[in-house]
Amino acid sequence: MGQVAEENKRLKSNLDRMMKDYQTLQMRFYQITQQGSKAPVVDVDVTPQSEDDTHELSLSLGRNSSIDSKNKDETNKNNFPELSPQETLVKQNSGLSLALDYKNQGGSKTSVEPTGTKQNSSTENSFDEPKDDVAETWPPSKALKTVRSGGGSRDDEVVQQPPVKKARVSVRARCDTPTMNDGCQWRKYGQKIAKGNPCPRAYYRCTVAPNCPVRKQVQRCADDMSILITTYEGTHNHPLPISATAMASTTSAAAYMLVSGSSTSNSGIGSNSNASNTNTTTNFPSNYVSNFPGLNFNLSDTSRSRPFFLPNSSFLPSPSQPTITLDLTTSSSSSSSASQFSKLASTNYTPRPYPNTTTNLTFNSLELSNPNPNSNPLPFSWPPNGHQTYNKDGFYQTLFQKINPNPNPNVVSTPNPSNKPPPPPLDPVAAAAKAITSDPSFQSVLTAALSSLIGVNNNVNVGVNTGNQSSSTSSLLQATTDGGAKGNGCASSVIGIAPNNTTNAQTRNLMLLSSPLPFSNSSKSTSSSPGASREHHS
DNA sequence: CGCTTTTGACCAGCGC
DNA sequence: GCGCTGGTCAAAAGCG
Repeated sequence: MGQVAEENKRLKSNLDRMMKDYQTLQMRFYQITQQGSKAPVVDVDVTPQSEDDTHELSLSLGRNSSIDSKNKDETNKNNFPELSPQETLVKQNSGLSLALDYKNQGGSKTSVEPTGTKQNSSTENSFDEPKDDVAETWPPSKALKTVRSGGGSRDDEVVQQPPVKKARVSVRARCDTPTMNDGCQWRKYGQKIAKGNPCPRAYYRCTVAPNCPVRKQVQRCADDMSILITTYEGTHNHPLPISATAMASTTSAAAYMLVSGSSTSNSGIGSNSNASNTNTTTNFPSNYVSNFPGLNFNLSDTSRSRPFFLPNSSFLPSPSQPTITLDLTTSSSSSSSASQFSKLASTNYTPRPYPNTTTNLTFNSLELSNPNPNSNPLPFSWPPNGHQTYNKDGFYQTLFQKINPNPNPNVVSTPNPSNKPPPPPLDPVAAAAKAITSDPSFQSVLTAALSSLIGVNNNVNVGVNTGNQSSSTSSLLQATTDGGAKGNGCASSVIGIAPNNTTNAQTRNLMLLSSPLPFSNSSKSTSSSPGASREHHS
């Protein structure tokens, strides 16, 4: 605990320092734009200076050459003081770009709450644990029921706000046992026959802590009885057993990824400030570390404009509850894959065949076998050829090709006579993919997954440098492309861990790169980690 | 004896 | 207003 306290102090001081740096740069940038002068390209890399500095701040300031400067007069109209550490601002009109991505690994993500929301939060969360923001209103019906039937002093605490959406994380996995062993302690409190499924649905609540609000539902898939569907709701308000962190972290990260898109609510996992109190390893506001052998994210958020939905499932979520599904059934041919939450290796982007209605991003993981836990668990070293650096446009174009395998040829395939890099794709799908991959919550998912992969005691830096990549000395994570954009149409985001000899002793940077399929060839050929026998099951 | 599971009843939300 | 459905409660039963 003393060490943790010390670590906290150090992190806070680092945070303060970086915030000052950011403000300084912000002021400088503002002055530059006020002067209307042509700003030089500045690439600022606020890399953690100490080995155990777990903050990550990627700040880039430079001129976007592809942007027409004809609208530079509008530059001064922008209100730069509105920038926040969580924002990534692209000053496209002026041709200047200021991008900031800050992650505090030990703390919560500072979120901007709308005026008036905060003051109601205490009331909203006051049913079960009035002094604990971790307590959620879930289940809403229970909260309302308590007020209604209690007749006690809590009648004064009637919620005036409508019930908020609760992020759910549904895990589909082949499992022979009645429930998945996720490491947590659960007590069954109900069972129902749900419509459309002959298999009963069981209701469990977490019993690790008396007032833990986390529930889970377990039900077998009607289409495939071997598939067990486990749906988690809520955030643990207590430290989790080590054995439970893998599942819990990933579900939390996924839920955070889901709810983080909604900035208008102060509830939910993603914006629950105190949920980070038990977060010991990752930078998203929950108490988890993550890993999955195979990982499909199906965002099913029918209440929002983003038309994600869950196909081929008899376990459709409630329309009022955003749900993200982690599908473990596709990448692992063996049963009891649910017990193998220790092997996540890489993530592919594959398109879902819903061209007209849905943007479904499915992250299919490859499953690795790592018999030697002391070795680098990944099948390749970093960088693959030692020289490749991140090409943002190439990366996103590759991703775009993967998402949309049959794009308008005029958009992607037309040769560029000027020999200039092709412009970033303007397709909404690609834009969405770009937004997701550059979103801190997405990176949180990766962070969660990889934290457990390389061990919770290792620092994990996951990020994408979005600025000028001319400098190859950055020790931050560098997303890269190794040629996947050259026409094979198979974009894949591969997570790699830099070999220990390429970085400092305690921090191994995690790499996100674009790579052509299949992985097996390039991966094994580039592996430099001895003793690691790995397999791919795609 | 303490904890968990079972199971019918109850309630809220939603659609018609 | 009514019926359907999902979710929860709580007493009884089961279990070690």
